Amino acid sequence: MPKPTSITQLADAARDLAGLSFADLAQQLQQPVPADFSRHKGWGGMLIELALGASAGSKPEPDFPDLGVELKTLPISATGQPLETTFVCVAPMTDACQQTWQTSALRKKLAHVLWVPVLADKGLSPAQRQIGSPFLWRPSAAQEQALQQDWQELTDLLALGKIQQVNAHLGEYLQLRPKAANGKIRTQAIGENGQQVWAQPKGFYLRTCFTSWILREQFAPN
DNA sequence: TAATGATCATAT
DNA sequence: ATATGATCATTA
Repeated sequence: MPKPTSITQLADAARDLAGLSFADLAQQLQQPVPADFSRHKGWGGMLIELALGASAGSKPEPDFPDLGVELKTLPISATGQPLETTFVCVAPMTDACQQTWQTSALRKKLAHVLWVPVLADKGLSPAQRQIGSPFLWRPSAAQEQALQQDWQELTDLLALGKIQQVNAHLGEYLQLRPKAANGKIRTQAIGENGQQVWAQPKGFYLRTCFTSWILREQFAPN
């Protein structure tokens, strides 16, 4: 489909995907379906992007630049629990000290998200994965505060040259994990005395407890 | 068995 | 090299 020109048009198009299997959608779009994800980890996300007319490529922009909306698929179990963490963006390794929450890439990325839940229980092949009910989301005040707190803690460590102390155990809702082609990749980072050092690239990921919070608010508000 | 650390494909 | 799209696979 062509680029959606309004939020409403995007939401309508997304809603029409609900209930389709990846096999269904791939057939409609004349796309080949991989037998497994081992060498096609981003295939599902790309398929949804294609279906909704998201901008192609790897530009550091929202998927729908004109609408300011980011697209994220979310693998869930039959009971609606997220099955994986959600990658958001790479971490600022060399200019963490110049970052603020208000100007951060993470806040910008999560300001407006079209979540597309996908039933992805183990045993389901890519073809068998089934698209759930997509929904538009903006972080609530409580959610933004939770993200900000973790982001500040993690970004402070990077800014203060404590990258060697950084691991995925830190952060309640947000964590930093490796984000690279392999474990040998190194990028410039800030060392203990403010000097340049080489370190493994990291990315910000949403823990499943955070995406579970989003799903709860969306589907079981109290 | 959930979570962490590692990895795969493609585009720029 | 670094951004995009994520899931894999080993650990705890």
